[in-house]
Amino acid sequence: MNNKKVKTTQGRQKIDIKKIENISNRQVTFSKRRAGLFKKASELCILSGAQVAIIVKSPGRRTFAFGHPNVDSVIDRYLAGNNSGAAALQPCFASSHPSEFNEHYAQISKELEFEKKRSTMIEESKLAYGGGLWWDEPIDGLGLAELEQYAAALEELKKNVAMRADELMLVKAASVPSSMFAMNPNVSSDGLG
Amino acid sequence: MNNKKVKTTQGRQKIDIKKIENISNRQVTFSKRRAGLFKKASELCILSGAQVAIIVKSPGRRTFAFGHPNVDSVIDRYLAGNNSGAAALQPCFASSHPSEFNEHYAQISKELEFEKKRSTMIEESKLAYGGGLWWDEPIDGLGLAELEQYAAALEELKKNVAMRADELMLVKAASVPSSMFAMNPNVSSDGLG
DNA sequence: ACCGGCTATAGATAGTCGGC
DNA sequence: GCCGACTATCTATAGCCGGT
Repeated sequence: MNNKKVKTTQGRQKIDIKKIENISNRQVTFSKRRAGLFKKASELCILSGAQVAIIVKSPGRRTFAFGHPNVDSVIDRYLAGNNSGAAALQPCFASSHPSEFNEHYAQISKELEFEKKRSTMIEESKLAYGGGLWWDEPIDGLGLAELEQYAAALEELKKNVAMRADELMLVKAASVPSSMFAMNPNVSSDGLG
Repeated sequence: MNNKKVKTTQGRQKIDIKKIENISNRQVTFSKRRAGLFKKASELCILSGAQVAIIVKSPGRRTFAFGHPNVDSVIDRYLAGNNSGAAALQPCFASSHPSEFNEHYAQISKELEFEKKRSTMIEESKLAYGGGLWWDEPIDGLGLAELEQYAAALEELKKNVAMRADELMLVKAASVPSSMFAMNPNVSSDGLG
């Protein structure tokens, strides 16, 4: 059986990590990857016993959220500063019935899929609100993420010299406000297209 | 070639999605998967132009956060349910030369990636919940100096972006604390190494 | 001990096709 | 036309090893 191996499809192909210009394509990719992201998140929760909260805003106007115990609780903790209830943060299914969760997750996923259209995964919470959000605009100036990626690269370099930096950070550990330094959404019309 | 292809490793093996009992193993998996999750998130952001905020709590007591434009802004949106701060979210540095920078950055990023293979991950901010509210404290530009050192290091690698990197770090420094308390045991030679 | 790197495999997904 | 299913690949990562 080495002949008629007619490749009906090209299979997965490598793509550059940059904004997908094709609208439909972008929408599809968004859906698929959001699902994948949530799945990964759930696995992370279960495997490591960690807690995760994710908020995703589609290029449209819908917002999806995922949270291990609960989106709000994790976020709340984040904003509040914790310490209030480490105990309360006790995982639910992760420690009790992991497999159950897994199964449940799979099922939900299936059902949602069946229902499709606008459901998310586990703790999906859609907060659709209108309003000219910046990200609703033709975001071409993106790059923030890339910058962040670069920042991460910096972290590696940091190791070479950052010893003292760490110490310093330790000192200033209790600093940093929650200043919202947003990036520019649509600085230019053409971006790198 | 069908001879001794001595498998030096077993390669990736399938594991059940349930809590990993082995502590070390769990820790490692947590780190790896968290990184992967953040990476996926960043890709999702870039590809679909979506916005993502993620908060991860390790089984320990550390909290990591990732956010496309900014963790807080996304969360804030989530909680507020409206775009009251849209104006405030306006641009900062990128407005100067967005596309140009973007393009250039992309290239550099590529190179860097090729160089370093794959540094760390996106923007992982370690929010050490030492017990106090780090955000409550006033910010000081201290860490900045150290960050500039990273910039210098970067310059050696890619002086082309160093300037931007500096700006980025500025933003990053203001956005996230990066405080690593119990994170790095060997911060100094006389630490607790 | 922790981190980064390597290898081989499990898992995610880009592109395509069929059904609604 | 949109969505789910399928296929062929690409990517993430489990298990290990060596360096710091």
